Amino acid sequence: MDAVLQALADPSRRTVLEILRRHPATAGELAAALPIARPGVSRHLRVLREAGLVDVRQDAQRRIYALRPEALAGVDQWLEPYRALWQNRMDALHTEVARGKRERK
Amino acid sequence: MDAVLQALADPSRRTVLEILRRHPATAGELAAALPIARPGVSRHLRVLREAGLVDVRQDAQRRIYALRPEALAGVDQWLEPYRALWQNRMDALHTEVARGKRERK
DNA sequence: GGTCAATGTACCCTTGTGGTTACGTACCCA
DNA sequence: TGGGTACGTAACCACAAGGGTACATTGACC
Repeated sequence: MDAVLQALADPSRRTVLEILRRHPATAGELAAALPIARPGVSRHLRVLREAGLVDVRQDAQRRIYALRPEALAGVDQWLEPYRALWQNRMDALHTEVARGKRERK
Repeated sequence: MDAVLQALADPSRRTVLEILRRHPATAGELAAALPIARPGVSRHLRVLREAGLVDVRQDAQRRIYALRPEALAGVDQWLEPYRALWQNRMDALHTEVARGKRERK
């Protein structure tokens, strides 16, 4: 999952995911939506592909990229133990007026 | 939240968070747990601090770092729309034998 | 005040990353 | 088969990132 977090660090790559979340797209379409030239996008797509975040399907000369959302499940899982913590804090914040601190460690 | 995802890209920094998830720690303790020298850790800690992921409290010469899990809520939120997607896929996978494809787009 | 302990910062160096232009390649169509 | 289209890859370049060593700083303690 290291590769996924690494891939997510770049804003351009996040934009690509954002687009693919709506619908699959060709490399050209993605490149048109980004402020960088096509070869750069191509390399971003390679990173995303190697991280398992996207899938490619070839249709004649076109390469159609599609999101593979399952790849993000690893991040979600990594986040899990932290989620418990910040939610506890939120709870504490919200209920702290009404009740005393029950289960504070 | 960009800064957070950026910060999460580095494995050393993730290790720091992992440690702080258990208990607060001094810079020295964190450095001892990592394969890099103290100044390097110090810089990682600065990145984490600037991303809002950790808090520092000074105790004499020691700097005690503590996790700020709320900073990760942004990542969780970013993940949200994707979560729906991969969970649908899971559902589809699991129920696809029993039922037909109900709400496939 | 002098010294030790804990830590951050400055500086340097090497590597990684992201961008560009130029080129190679595969496929359709005439 | 020749040409246009849609890509990826190679080569190159600039800069950011991360590591190390040396030094500055701050607080405790004598």
